[in-house]
Amino acid sequence: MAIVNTELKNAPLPSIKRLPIYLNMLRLMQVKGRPVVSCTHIADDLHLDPTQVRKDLAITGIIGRPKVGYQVPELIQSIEAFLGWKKANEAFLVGVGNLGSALLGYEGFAHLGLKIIAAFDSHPEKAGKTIHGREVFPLEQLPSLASRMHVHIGVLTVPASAAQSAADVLIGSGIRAIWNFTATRLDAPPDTIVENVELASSLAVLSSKLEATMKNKKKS
Amino acid sequence: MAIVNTELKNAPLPSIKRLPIYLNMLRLMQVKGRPVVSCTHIADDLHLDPTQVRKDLAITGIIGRPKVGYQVPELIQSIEAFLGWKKANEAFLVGVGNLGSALLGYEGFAHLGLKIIAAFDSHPEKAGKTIHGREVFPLEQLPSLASRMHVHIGVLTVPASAAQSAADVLIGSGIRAIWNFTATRLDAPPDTIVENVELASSLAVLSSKLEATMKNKKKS
DNA sequence: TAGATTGTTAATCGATTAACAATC
DNA sequence: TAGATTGTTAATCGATTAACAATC
Repeated sequence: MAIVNTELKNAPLPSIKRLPIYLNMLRLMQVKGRPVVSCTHIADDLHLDPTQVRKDLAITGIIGRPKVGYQVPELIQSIEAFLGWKKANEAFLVGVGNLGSALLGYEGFAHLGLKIIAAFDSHPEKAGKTIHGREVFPLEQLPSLASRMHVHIGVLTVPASAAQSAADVLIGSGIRAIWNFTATRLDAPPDTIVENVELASSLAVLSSKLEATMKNKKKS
Repeated sequence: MAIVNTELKNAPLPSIKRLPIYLNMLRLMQVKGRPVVSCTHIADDLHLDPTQVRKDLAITGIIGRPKVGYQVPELIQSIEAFLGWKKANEAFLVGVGNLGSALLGYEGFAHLGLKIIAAFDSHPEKAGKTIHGREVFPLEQLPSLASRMHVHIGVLTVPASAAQSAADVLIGSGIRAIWNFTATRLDAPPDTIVENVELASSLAVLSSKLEATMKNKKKS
C-alpha cells in the first residue's frame, strides 16, 4: 500500500517570496566582506520580524550557530540551492514586443538562475533577427527546439489576445513551467506550473493605498 | 477628544490583489454582452471559492441581488471606483532603459487607471528624445514639473545602483507613491507609498515548484 | 413555489509573532 | 561568565472556507 508522494514539498509561499529579498541583501554584504550575519541584523535592515527571518532561512536547510549567526557565503549557497538557482535554468521567451525585448536585455536574470537562450515570435517578419544577443525563431520551431535542447521554462510576453494559443504551444512542447507576463489567466494541465506576474494586482495595491490617503487628506 | 483617523481604510491585501483579476474577466464579459454575473460563475471561471469572491466584491461597496447576482457594468464601475481607476492617475517614469521604454510602450496601463505623461533620465544624452510619444526630460527637471503638473505617482525603472538616489528625487518632489521595478528595497518616509514589483519573488515561486517536481520525478 | 444566490456569522486553516530553553 | 542568538513550541492574528438564514 505504498502511496507515492506526488505532492511537492510545501514550503509556505510567503517564505519563498522573501528568500530572494534576503539573497539580494546577502550578496551586497558579501561584496562588503562581512563574514557572518544574524537574523536580527537581516530583520532590522528589511523591517521584518527576526523570528520570521529565522523560520524562512530554516526551510532552506541551513543550521546557524547560537550567539554567532550564519556564515554569509554558506547562507547564500543554501538559498540558491533551495531555489534551484545554482545551475542556471535555461528558458525560451515567446513574444518579442516591447516587454519581451526588454526582458531579453535585462542582465539581472543571471543572478536569479534564469538564462533565456532563445526567443520566438509568431510574426514571421521578426524571425531571423537577433535581440540582445539572442536569435528570434518562428513560433512553429519552438516544439522541436524545446525537446532537442531540453528547455523546461517558457517566459510568455505576447499580447493578451495571443496568450492562450502561445501557451498551448509551450504546453505541447514539454515545457514544465510558464512565467506568464500577460494579463490572461491561462488554462493549463495540473502538471504544468504557471506563475503569473500580476502587474495589475501590484498597481491595485498602490492605487487603493493612494486612494485611501487622498480621502483621509480631504477629511483633515 | 475627537481622534482623527489617519489610518487608511484597511481592506485585506489579498482581496485587493484579486480585484483587477475579476475586473479583467468582467470586461471580457461586458464585450460579450452578458448583463449579469454571479459569484459562482466568477469563482468557477477563475478556480476560486465563491464565498471568497463574494467577500472581495463586498469591499467595493456593491450590493447584489439574491438569485440574480450583480449587474456587470455596475460591478465594473464599483471595482474601478474602489481602486481609483475611474479618473486616470497621471504618473512620471524615471529611467528610460530597456524596461522603462517597454513600460512606456505598454498600452494596457490605460485600463489600469495609469497614464504615464512624461519620462526622466539622469543621462543627459537621453533627454530631448521622445519614446512612444512621451518626452524624456533630464532628472533635474522632475521636481519643478511634478509640482506644476500635480503628479503624485512615480514609476521607477532605473538600474539598481541608481534606485535610492532616484527615489530620493521623487520623494523630495512631493510624489506620494512609487511603483518600484528595481531589485532595491527603498528607504522612504512612512507617508510615501512604495509598492515593489518583486520579479525575483515571482521567479522564486516558479523555481521552487519546478525544483520540487524535478526531485519528485527522480524518486518515481 | 422551489431553487439559486446573496450577505453574514462561525469554524477552520495557515502564517506571524511571542516565549523560552539550549547553546556558543 | 553574561549576553546574544539559535531552534522550537505555544499563542495570536488574519484570511479562507463552511454553514445558514434571508431573498428574489
